[in-house]
Amino acid sequence: MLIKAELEKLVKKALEGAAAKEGWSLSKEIKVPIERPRESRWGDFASPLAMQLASQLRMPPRKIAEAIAGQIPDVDFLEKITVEGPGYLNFILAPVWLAGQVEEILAQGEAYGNIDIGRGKRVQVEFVSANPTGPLTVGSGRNAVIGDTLANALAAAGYEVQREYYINDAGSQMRLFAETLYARYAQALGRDEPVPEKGYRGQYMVDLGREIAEEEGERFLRLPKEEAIQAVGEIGLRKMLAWIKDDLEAIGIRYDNWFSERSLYQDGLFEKVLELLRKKGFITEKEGAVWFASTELGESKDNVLIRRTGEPTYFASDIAYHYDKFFRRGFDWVIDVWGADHQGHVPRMKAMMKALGLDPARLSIVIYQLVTLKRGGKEVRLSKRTGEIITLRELVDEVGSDAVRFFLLARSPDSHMDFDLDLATQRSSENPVYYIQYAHARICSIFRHAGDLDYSDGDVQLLRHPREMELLRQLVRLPEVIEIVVAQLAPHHIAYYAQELANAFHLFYRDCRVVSSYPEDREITKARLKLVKATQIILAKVLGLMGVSAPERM
RNA sequence: GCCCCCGUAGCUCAAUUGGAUAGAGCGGCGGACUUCGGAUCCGCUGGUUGGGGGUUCGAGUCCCCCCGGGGGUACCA
Repeated sequence: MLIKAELEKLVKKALEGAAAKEGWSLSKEIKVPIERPRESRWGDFASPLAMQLASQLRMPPRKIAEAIAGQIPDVDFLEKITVEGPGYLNFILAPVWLAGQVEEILAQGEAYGNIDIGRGKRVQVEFVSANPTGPLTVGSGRNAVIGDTLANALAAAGYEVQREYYINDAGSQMRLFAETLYARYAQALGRDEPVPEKGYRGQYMVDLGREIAEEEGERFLRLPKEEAIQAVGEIGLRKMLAWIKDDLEAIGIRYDNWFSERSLYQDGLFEKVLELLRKKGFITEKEGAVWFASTELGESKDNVLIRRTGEPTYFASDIAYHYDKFFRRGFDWVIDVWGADHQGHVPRMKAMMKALGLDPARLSIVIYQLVTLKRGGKEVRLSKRTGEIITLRELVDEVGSDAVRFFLLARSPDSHMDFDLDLATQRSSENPVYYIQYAHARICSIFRHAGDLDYSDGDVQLLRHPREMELLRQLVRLPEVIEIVVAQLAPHHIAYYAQELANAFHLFYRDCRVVSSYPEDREITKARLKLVKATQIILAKVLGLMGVSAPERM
């Protein structure tokens, strides 16, 4: 249950009641703000509504707050409502209700915390979609973790989610990749074949060329060069995709669909969408190229769709691709996760939505800032083409999937991220992820210690210790956390919540003996075992949302 | 030049999108429990939120100017 939403409804009704009673004339549609106060002495929830209304009603905010508070009916989850400070309404959760949530969690299991703001709407999260021309970088890893965690949160919020990887298997970068690879293949067979001017310089291309030479022999050298480049490129593409897939699986990411850019051309969709735009009058031709007339939609400039050479731009592919997402596959909402180096592409995409007659709000683009790698206190520059790469795989091999996922997740997408390789690889035990996992392992240990003690008839209403209450307050926050992650498309909130939950548990553990051997403690032992079980369920769920394992032992 | 993101404790970052006395982790210093895991816990240390104006009951958050970092500004992706 989303208490916040319940409170919003309650306060709104109370406001209407107070307005009727006091004769206030309110402007229509007042949004009732409900927030989490900074300090616990201000209760569990608060609303600054009265302060917002003060000037409009020309009344002291405290008076308004009191009038509203007087109209709020008794509900099971609230202990009391107070008016504090300049005119805040403060809400305090009822201990009976909080303790009762333990039974709720035990009954619902890992479904606890799920909400239904999605109402089964179909949403697609497209993420990573790195060019299959090289291994995934740490930056791709950030993309992967943001996308996958968002997808998990959306599913928990009641959306039907599809994860998709868009394969850029057409276009100029692919061409360059094939040419480079052909050169490396030929070189591996002793030919003097130069790598293209702007080709991919990494060692991995040398290795890949040699691998193909070993597997395929000299047969491609006997083909006309153009055909050979095609053929070697195809093999390379397959190998590269397998490699990418493998690297993503190493951090627990699997896709529902891999979508080929090339398929947009093969089945004629590209032509069809271009024709559609032409009919709608969004196509102009000038300087030998075909343009998308985005200036007509408020854009600062037009964008090329088909170059003078006849080759489509990737923007053109993207239009057809998104047409496919919305019209052919019928997604209600599409979320694309892109690095900051693609931010300039966003306004074009929004213009495209309008041109296709779609509400731009149905396309969300999450832009995350780039990752700066540091080693020995100085920056490591990355480039696939020049070849100096710190791959995602190298990092995962050194520090493990759990730590990598948590570290890449625990920052707002808007935040530039410094990744200190020395810190990550040498001092990984300082990573807060272990703190969270430790809480889970510790719980498992408690149950091992409790053995087969039957606590099923434990009375959760015995739970009233301050540490127990604090833990309960954290447990019931989960639905709100899921909501905010989806509302803001900001999955880092899960990481913070996980730490706070683990902290509440560790404090409880220190101050409250769970399994006691004294006979007089029998009932509280059973009640606490229920609380601990509930905590285990929520911890495991939250770790699962982050794609981090929940170990029984560490 | 123009557009986007950022600037918060020694370091890495939060701050419920305008709310109450700006919080965590790490580092540093000092402590804790003779039964459930010390990868834990507690305390201390630490701030003119880059600077300056403004908007209002109220600003880290919004507006303007300046400083600094990153990204974009291609018939690359």
